Amino acid sequence: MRFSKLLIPTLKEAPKDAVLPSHIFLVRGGFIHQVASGIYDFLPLGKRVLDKIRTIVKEELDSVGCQEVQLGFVTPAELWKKSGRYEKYGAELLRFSDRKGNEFVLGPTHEEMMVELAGRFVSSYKQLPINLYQINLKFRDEARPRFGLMRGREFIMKDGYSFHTDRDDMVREFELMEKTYRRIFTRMGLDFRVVEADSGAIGGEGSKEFMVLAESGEDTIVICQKCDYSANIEAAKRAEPENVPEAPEARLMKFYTPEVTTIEELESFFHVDPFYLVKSVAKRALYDGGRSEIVLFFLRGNEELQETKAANSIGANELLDVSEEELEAAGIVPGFMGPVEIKRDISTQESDDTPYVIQKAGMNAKMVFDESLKNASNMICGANVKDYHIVGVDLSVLKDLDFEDLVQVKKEDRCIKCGGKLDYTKGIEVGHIFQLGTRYSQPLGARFLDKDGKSKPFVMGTYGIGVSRLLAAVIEQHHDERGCIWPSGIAPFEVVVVIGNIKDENQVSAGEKIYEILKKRGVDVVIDDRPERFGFKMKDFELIGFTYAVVVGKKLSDGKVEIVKRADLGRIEADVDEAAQKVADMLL
RNA sequence: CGGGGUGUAGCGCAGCCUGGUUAGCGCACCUGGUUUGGGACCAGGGGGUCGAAGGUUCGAAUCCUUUCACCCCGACCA
Repeated sequence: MRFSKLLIPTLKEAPKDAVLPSHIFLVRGGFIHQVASGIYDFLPLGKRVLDKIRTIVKEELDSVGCQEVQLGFVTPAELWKKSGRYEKYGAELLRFSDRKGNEFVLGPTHEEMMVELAGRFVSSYKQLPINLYQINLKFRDEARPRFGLMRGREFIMKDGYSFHTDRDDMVREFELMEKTYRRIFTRMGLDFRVVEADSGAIGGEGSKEFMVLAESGEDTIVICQKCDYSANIEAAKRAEPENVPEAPEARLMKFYTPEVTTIEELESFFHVDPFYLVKSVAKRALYDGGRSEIVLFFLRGNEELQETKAANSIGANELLDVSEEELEAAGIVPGFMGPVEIKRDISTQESDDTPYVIQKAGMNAKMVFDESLKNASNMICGANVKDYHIVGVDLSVLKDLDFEDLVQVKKEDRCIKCGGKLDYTKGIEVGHIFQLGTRYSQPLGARFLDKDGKSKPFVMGTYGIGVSRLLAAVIEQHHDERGCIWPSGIAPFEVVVVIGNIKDENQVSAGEKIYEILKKRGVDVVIDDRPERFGFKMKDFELIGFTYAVVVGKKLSDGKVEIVKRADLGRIEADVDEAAQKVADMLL
């Protein structure tokens, strides 16, 4: 290809709304162009990279027996209603009607469509297992698109779905996909982690995310400094703490705590470690069908609530903040919320010395306790009475408490696998694999006949890769202050032949010759034959990030050209006649 | 959805507060010339519904109202 004929609108200045390096360089390098919020055009260079990424994904998947299909981007709303996701998916689902008034959605993901397809054509266990995927456009009407290709509304995703006779076979495929994904991302030169993940709205039993490590990542990942444990913060678990602070021994009683409402205030009021305080977090939980209720989540005072875990613990779709008025209406005292009520044990003699007992607080709200509160004693908690707390609370005396994992793992917590110290890092989610089970096949009635002649729903797995997001993720990891540094497998061109001075006929003919040889050898090469000055062309080379540049310039008078490696800008000299051979070898 | 900001040439911006001829600058673009190892220089040139609608006024990019779009922080996010 000739640079002079290619549409590569490089820019000296970045668009003002670009923040991330990937966004800035993809726009400045003439790869993409924004047409609306979260919607981008791919220009020739961007399209070339996209296709190369696509090819890698396809090659690896096909090599392990997956089959590519392509489903309609516009999908009938009816299927979404059947699976129950029409309502659940919310505003992100773009809905519209055709001229006849039939309802459709733009596919944000294609479980329904693919299950429908498998259900229609796969009827026997003899056809199983089967893994179908597509690399196709998706649309999600994101509340807030940002960061260029990182979080667009329209994007390219590879979504795959596997169908099995039983769980074991599905798990086998799940593990195969993990291996295959590892190969795919390794081929793209990415530094990534496979982490335990929350299954989110898609549902299912187990899931793992593939996270490209990058400061700009939108996800927080918990990683162990000692072993290979890593998890999304939404799913991270930790071991119980090693050292427990000294307990504030106290008799069970009510304590006057005027205006003391926060954990910090309680800490200094009682001079007690927050480990022994009960933190109460009130949320309004939204469920399917618009039902909602107030839920109180209880944790130790030194912990934070992990909202995704909290929502999962009660099967809620979403948690909202609650106003003080709402709390009061439910019989809850803001600032003094607690799980228990205290009263005199009137079974014994009534006097000032009569011992107290506790019982579950009576209020119009669901209660969930974090596991770390199981059998917790010497606790201090709100009394559900204004200006009072209860000290010396032993939760083990209460029956039928609902304990769940609710806490957000902190830095320095101990690893659940090896006890090592945990730390945070940031990641870009580029892949997510799920063990789905019969979550979709069951309600959509996608069944097959098993060996025993019985009709059963498919056991499924689902596997996604953010293909267009990968362009951004690669650049986040591979750039310098001058521009993109594409790994050779996905660079828009592997080599650019730069002619230093287009008016120098010797340079032109030498450059053309090198270009022709490389082309014949099957190297992805472009020749920069533009009537621009040397510096201008080099800046473009660095901005766009071709893997190598062969510079045909001043040194040609000595019969030499230069080969510049984009990654480190290191350059070596080569004889004109050997240059093509040399750079081709370097690419291997 | 809450809070904040910005819309003037392809890109980046000035002008607006304090209304007044043909709306300006840099980059990019076109023509000619000079240049050719790190985003050149000279001369000439093209390109604008000043986001949109309505209003105030003799007169609006500028003031008022409404609206749309885009961006940032947050909420949300298979």
